[in-house]
Amino acid sequence: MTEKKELILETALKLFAEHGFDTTPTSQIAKEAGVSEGLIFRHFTNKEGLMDAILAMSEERMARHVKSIVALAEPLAKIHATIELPVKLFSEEREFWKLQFSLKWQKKYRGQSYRPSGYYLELVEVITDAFRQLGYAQPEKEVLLLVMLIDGLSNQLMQQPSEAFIEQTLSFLKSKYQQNKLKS
Amino acid sequence: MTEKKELILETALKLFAEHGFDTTPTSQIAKEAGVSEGLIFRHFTNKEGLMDAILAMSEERMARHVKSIVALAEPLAKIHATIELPVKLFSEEREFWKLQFSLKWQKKYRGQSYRPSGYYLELVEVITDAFRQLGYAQPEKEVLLLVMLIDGLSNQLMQQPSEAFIEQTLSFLKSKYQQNKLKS
DNA sequence: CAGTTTAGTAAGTGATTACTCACTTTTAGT
DNA sequence: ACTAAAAGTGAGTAATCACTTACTAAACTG
Repeated sequence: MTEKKELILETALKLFAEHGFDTTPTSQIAKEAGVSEGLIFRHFTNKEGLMDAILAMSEERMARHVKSIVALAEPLAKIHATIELPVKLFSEEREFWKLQFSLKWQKKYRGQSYRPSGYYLELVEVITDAFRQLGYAQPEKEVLLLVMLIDGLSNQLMQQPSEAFIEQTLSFLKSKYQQNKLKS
Repeated sequence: MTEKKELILETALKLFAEHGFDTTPTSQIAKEAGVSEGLIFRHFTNKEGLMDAILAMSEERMARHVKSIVALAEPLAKIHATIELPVKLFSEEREFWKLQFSLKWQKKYRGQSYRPSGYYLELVEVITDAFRQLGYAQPEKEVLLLVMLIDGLSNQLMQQPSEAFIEQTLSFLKSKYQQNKLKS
């Protein structure tokens, strides 16, 4: 990976997240990255190839996060870490994940990177088990609920990323998953 | 509203939801609606004007739904109706709401139709009150949680709209909000 | 029914865009 | 140092797209 190739990737990521894939011309990417437009196509063949390269990075990063959650010993700690996942993702690489989430809705990319890929299925399995260990009556459905929750949380974070809001919301959500509570 | 004007709106809605705003050429809209391309601009001035007309419909429909929730007497019924909201929206006008949700992420339209408009703020207020009446300790935060939940539910519905899935998920979610339960 | 506004069309047009191509420069292996 | 491959450039180019214009047909209105 040469310096300029990486610069193209970073710039494209930033611009795609900001203005969207279709509305960001390759000419602008080249200009802001300070390279010739032709170089983009030398390295990535297509505009779509550029997108794919960005998406590939996403798989890696997400896999890393899931791995660290799976590695936790306590079932409750796993659940709390899952709740914290979107916050971690956004604080790390805001633009990156913004792009990821916006892609879900586009037909072109549905089924490609967002659809249940390996790490997602693994996380679901592990969290199901965690709920089971904690004595929840319907662990599969609890996981689904948790997934919906962190999906919705991601939406909220996008619109209101203030520190105070995040902290309050997280601790409230975590308080919903505690030992010694009613498990229906 | 002439017949052809309505046909343009419907076709544009369908295509925007399916392929996105930027990737749907006005020529295709005209072709599939069976009208000349020029007519689109006669009626809506812009491609954006076409989008705005679609968005205006959204306000109306959503306002109607919120109104029917607000009208309910029992606080628990209000909460359950809110949980059912995304399912109702999708069953009614799937393409329409798909488009709405995808728009949230686009900079251009953020703040226009999706941002806390009247009906949203009213719903939040009413549901906060419902939680208060039911004796929840932190009604404001409960509303936020519920908002995140129905956001996440919308995501799920988009990907898995099977009848069985919807029914199971809904009744599970509703079971989380019941009288005579622990209210932390 | 005359006259005026509104609905509708078909054929452009200029700007933009993704991508190519012929070419030069840099890098790396022997 | 020689050379072949890889990195990089910049000026095209064909296609596409949103929008215009000059025009006709239909619908109101007094």
